[in-house]
Amino acid sequence: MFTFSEENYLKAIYHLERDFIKGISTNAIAKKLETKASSVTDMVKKLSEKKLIIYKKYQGVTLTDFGKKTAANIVRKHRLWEVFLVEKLNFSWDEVHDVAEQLEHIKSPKLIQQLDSFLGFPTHDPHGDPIPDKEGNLKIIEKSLLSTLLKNESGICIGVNDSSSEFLQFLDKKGITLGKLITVLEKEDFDDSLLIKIAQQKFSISKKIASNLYIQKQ
Amino acid sequence: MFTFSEENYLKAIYHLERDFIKGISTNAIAKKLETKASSVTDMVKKLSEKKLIIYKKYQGVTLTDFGKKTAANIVRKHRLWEVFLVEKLNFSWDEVHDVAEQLEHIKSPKLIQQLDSFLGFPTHDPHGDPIPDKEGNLKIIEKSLLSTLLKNESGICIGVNDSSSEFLQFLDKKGITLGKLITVLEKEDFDDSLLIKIAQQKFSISKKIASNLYIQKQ
DNA sequence: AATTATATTTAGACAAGACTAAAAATTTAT
DNA sequence: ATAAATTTTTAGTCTTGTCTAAATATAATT
Repeated sequence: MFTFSEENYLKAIYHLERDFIKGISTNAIAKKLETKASSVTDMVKKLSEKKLIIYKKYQGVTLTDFGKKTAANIVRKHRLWEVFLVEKLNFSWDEVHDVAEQLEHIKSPKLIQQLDSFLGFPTHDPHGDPIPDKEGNLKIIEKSLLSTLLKNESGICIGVNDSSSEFLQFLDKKGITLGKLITVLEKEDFDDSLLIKIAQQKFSISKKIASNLYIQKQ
Repeated sequence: MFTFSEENYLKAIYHLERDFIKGISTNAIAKKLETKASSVTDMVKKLSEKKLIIYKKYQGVTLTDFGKKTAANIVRKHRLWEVFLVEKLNFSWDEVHDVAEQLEHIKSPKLIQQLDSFLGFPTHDPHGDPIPDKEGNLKIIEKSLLSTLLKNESGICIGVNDSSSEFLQFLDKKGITLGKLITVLEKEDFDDSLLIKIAQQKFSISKKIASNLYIQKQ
């Protein structure tokens, strides 16, 4: 098994690969983990020896299949714990990240298997991000930014782009939570704000908000 | 906050103090943690600097009030997690220890508070050991070894002395679990075995078994 | 293409935690 | 009370993961 530190590096590389495809630079990893590039170089050599990544000097890194599966498993644990915290322990969705960051490193296959079952085999975490299955595969659902919907279109809120505390708390205040049906009643050309309806309530939201909310079109 | 290692030492000292009162030797700690006495000396100096224990060279250690409270808090977390694993995730009571050993180090006061509430504020873990409250106090219940009961006395099974896997699995097989009412029907002078009744079932158990089961007399 | 700027790696140092082997203190036994 | 046995500590080494500063490679600019 791997150390906490190794797991954190793996996870960072995994997330970066979802954004940039291949050849993740040591600098990018350093920035993500708030550490120094020299520390990354050290660790990257170790992960490479363990066959988790491909690393050639000055050319960045790429996860191997083994590395990808290992990283996905950590993300799986992270997101299952987030579901647990929100659904069972009444955490709000902006409080879960730091705790899940710790819980994801607990080693016990049975624990995760039972937790998964206890939670009813969820496919998405409280932020709408997909939970990898045991093989590391993600169930991708067709998602659109709320800002791309046209007048009179509607969809179900399935996730956020920006998951900062402030944003999540704002959504909570407005009663916008995962699973809620949102209908666009008006689009204001002037400032791109939207008038939306959610659970019989009508109010308007800014372009910025609408560009950070993922919707599954109905 | 403290490192995993520091917490493990604290917990070991805490448990040793329940058995021996004061002046825990470095050797005793080393044996408990399966490490070397020299490593213990190093760590003990550190814990002493942090005011968690009193340490005088060659004279063993004693927990300070602060150390005691800190250690009790780790034990509290360990036992709450054990309850969670058994009650919610269907672990059997011989499988929980290693996982709880990891979970006890998760840092989040809210997590423990909510977990406690989610579990219905349990006072004892699945082995019958008391769960310290937030202040580190234990609720002590009057417990007797099953082997000390007289003929026709009965009591509720509240814990075990030996918590080895083999023993716990044996108990499971016989249907002896926490909360069950046990009545002593016969005591055999020859080998000190007992004929007991539990949930309408009658069978005999050896002296060894009876000396490892705690009972709350009715 | 040469020079400057940026990114990456190397070399050497440090802290935490553990270990071995040797020294010192304490305890036990004669 | 002294010698022998045991316990505890010290000194020095190792590994993991991090860092700074210096060196080297790559990329960008003119």
